Amino acid sequence: MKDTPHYRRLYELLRRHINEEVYKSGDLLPSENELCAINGVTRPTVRKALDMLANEGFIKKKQGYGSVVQNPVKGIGILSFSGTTSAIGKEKLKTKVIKTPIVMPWPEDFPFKLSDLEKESGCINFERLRYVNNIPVFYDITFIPNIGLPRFTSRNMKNVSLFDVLRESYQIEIKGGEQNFKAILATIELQELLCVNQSHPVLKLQRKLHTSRLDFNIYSMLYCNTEEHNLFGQF
Amino acid sequence: MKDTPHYRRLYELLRRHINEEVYKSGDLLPSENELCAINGVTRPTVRKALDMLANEGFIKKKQGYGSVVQNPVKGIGILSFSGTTSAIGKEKLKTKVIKTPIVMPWPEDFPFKLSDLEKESGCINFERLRYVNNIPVFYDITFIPNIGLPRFTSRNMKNVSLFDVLRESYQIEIKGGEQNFKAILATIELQELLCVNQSHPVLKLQRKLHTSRLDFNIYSMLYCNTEEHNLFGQF
DNA sequence: TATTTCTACTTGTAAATACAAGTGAAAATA
DNA sequence: TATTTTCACTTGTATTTACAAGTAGAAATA
Repeated sequence: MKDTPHYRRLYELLRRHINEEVYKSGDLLPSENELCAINGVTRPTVRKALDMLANEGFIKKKQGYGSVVQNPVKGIGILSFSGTTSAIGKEKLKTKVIKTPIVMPWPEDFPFKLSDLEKESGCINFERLRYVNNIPVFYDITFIPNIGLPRFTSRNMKNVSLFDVLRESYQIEIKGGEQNFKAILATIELQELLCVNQSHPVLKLQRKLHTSRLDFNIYSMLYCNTEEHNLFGQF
Repeated sequence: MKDTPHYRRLYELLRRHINEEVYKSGDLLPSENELCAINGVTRPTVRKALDMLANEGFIKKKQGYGSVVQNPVKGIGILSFSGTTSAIGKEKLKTKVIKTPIVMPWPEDFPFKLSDLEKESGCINFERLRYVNNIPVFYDITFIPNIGLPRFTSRNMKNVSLFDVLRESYQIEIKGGEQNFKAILATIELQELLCVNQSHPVLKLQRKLHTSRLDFNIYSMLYCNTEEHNLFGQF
């Protein structure tokens, strides 16, 4: 952690403070010069952190006035840039790890085209079942390339957002993606996992998420019981 | 134009060059120092321009290597069709107008919250059924506010993109939106329209699209038979 | 020949400095 | 009192300098 750059540590700090409502919507952040003094860095460094926050909509800067905290972009859904965890709210969401992260070769019938680097690096695969109010709702199979992720397989993926882990521990950010949707009938495996009967419709979602790293995409197959909860997305 | 900052002019220049394929996907941009020399600015200025491009996905930077141009940026969140086997061209897509555009009050049980202006203006409603290879796959119920759309109800919505019409004839552009997804079993009405039996899963999609006009959102309810064709989106 | 080391390049981080431009409130002025 | 000016503050732009870290290929070495 000691080698993460100053601007990034400040970014994470301020972002956390905004999320925890240390700074509430409409508040002014400390001025750039104050942030310099508080954190012992120079203005270009502070500005880089603030620029990142502004880019992601956490603050709006106003020349001559200051940096205004924005109302939380809540409900940034599954379909856009954040994980299931932030889509629903951490309190109601529980996670059961069906398959812990392991390194393995990519599946033969993988539905997305992989780059050469991704292909030869193999992947890390894990599977999680998400509960909302103790009812299983999402079944989530995730594949990420096994590239520069030290100690990832020993991480506990329970009740954490994959995206938060990647951003905070590995400086990997989601930049975009592609996804396709299908309505299917629950397979036998899905019937057991999601506790539904055989004629139950299930939403199947395949996603490829592009990141800030070249040749590093996150792939996931998501199966969702939309009886009680919709999949929601903003863009 | 003379008072636009250097970094922004460089950003626009490079962005234009990427769009015009002066630099193609996979190409390396000139190095930062070269861009400095070419444009008579310093490295922080160049880096600011490159950071903007990277943030928007036009390039990806790689330390020690260079800035790699990425595939052209895709439409934001707008869903389109893609066949499971082959892509769908415009030729194969046909449209049948089930209900021509009419002015009416908003439905009582409308699933989205409307602004006061939208509510008091009423809406224009029409319904279309989309065919791929002469098979119905997509049933589309659209609501738009009846605000500043002269002669819209006399338009023929067959085989035209609603978005193209709004942009070209009324200067209305899509800026973002929200959508939610559900997998359902086909209702009797849907069974007839989409030619499926009663235990057939259907993808239900409710969308609100924000436009460049204040208080002007496009609402649509889509029902899709995803047996042969997935719903596909990029962001 | 195969391997290792070096080297010249690339982007990444960070500081110190300077001035421009916008904001809001206090102070000076009519 | 009402208006204008000033002033202290904010963020915006830009340069200069320095070194760190990653990459790829050439050169040296085994």
